[in-house]
Amino acid sequence: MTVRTRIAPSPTGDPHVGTAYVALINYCFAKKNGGKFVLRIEDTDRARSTRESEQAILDSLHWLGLSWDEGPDVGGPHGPYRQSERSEIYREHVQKLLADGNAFKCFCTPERLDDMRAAQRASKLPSRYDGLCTSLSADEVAKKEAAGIPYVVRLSVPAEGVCVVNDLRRGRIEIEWGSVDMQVLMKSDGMPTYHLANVVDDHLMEITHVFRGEEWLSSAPKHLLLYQYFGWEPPELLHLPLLRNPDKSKLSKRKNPTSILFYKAMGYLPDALLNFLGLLCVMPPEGEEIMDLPLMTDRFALEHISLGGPVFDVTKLDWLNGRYLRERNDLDSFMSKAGTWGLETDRLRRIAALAQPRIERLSDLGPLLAFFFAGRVAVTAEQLRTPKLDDVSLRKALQLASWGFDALTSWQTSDIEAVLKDVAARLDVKLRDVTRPFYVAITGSATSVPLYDSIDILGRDIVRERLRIALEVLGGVSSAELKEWAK
RNA sequence: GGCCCCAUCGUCUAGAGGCCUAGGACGCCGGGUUCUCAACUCGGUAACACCGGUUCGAAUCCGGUUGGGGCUACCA
Repeated sequence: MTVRTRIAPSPTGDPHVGTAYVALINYCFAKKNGGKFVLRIEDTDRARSTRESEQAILDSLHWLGLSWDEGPDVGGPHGPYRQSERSEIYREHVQKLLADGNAFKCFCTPERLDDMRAAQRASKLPSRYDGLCTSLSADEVAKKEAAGIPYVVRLSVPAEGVCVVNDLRRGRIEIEWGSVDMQVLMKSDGMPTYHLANVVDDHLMEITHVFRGEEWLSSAPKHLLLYQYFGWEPPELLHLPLLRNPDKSKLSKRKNPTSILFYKAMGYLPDALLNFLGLLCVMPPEGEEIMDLPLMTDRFALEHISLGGPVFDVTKLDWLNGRYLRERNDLDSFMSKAGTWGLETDRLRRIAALAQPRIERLSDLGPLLAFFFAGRVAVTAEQLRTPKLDDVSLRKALQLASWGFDALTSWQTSDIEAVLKDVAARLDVKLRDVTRPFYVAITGSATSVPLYDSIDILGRDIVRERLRIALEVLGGVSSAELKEWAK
């Protein structure tokens, strides 16, 4: 049997470094064993999935040097590789589960479910669907359906006993069936949930080894149960540790840049970033930590995957990137990379157009435009403060703008302007009273070239990071504030 | 709260009962080199979370404690 692994990203946001880390491990294992590596898009969340995000993920993984044997962009014998295009397949499988009595229709309202969970938590019970709709007779179900009451399909779970999950590195893990939820398998919009789609697809795509994030460990029993219901052989499972922030919490963009696009915009080289991720899962040769993909593949061994969640240590990435910059490039290749990074003609042209009206000597260019060629800019709380806003409003403005920028589906000066106008409106102040700190946070100075264009040219990832730094300089945002402002 | 996972220098890690006086890398500190800085080079700093077992012998095995993390959605 040939080894087949997969990476199954969900196109609901920026391409995450964690996705690249999991992809790298799946890639190396497959290639080391002469197998195939598959990329599948898990876009069953219709509200959040976008084609832009999907494209960005594919592009980013390619940028890093990873490639796949089958996927939505390259095709393959087990397609389609986009779950939104496989609805009919899931529907059939749900019908089978229903027919075999391994799943049931549930008409409960979200309100009832909320109340139920609150009560369970209050009495220290595991949160789990209470099975109300399992007692519905066929007649009652038919009647509700005829009345057009929306329903979901849930997984039937044994009331007693334990489920044994065999993890390739962790060994035998026992989980009580009583603590496993009767998971929704098909949503009321007819789309499958991850749990169903992932099992059906892994089987149909003949995936032999599932290496995925540790966050999936507790739902493994549901997946195993589905394999059993369908009469399929489950794949080998291995749950990978999650990448961490320096404070050991799960790597999150609130605390750290997580987007591959950010690292690209900062001027990290793809080989260095991939090498860095490799250091977290492949043991390098004695005394030399520089590894390219073929070497990482060759040295890859399951036994060397550590189970402790590694901190994403940017300092070490910096060192590695520096080595790539100076050791793996001659001057010509270095210049070419620097040019591609920041001096590409169209970008330079836009920047020049902003500067031309504002300078008297060409030598004014350096100080005026330096922030376009920097990663972070140094700012102090004092520089950020503005007479028209108190500290709380100031932080709120930065936070709201950050959220607003993240929510934009297109990145044009007009969109950027709209976000800032909305921020001003929500703070009930004039636009010009709110923009000053943004000049400081983004360009490093209160007097600079136009803000919207600067934000546009710098790009979403650098801007997000500069706003995050500004917020941090101002003392950070409390979780209470986050909750309040999110309304 | 409940369930589950994890635990070696600040960080990434080597280590699968004696080879451990715990090794390497990043960082940090100091020396050398050098027109400055960086790079390079030499040296130093620093860890087996804790408590009990098992064993002639434990970083390695077992149990407990503590700590960290994840999950607990009609998100993945």
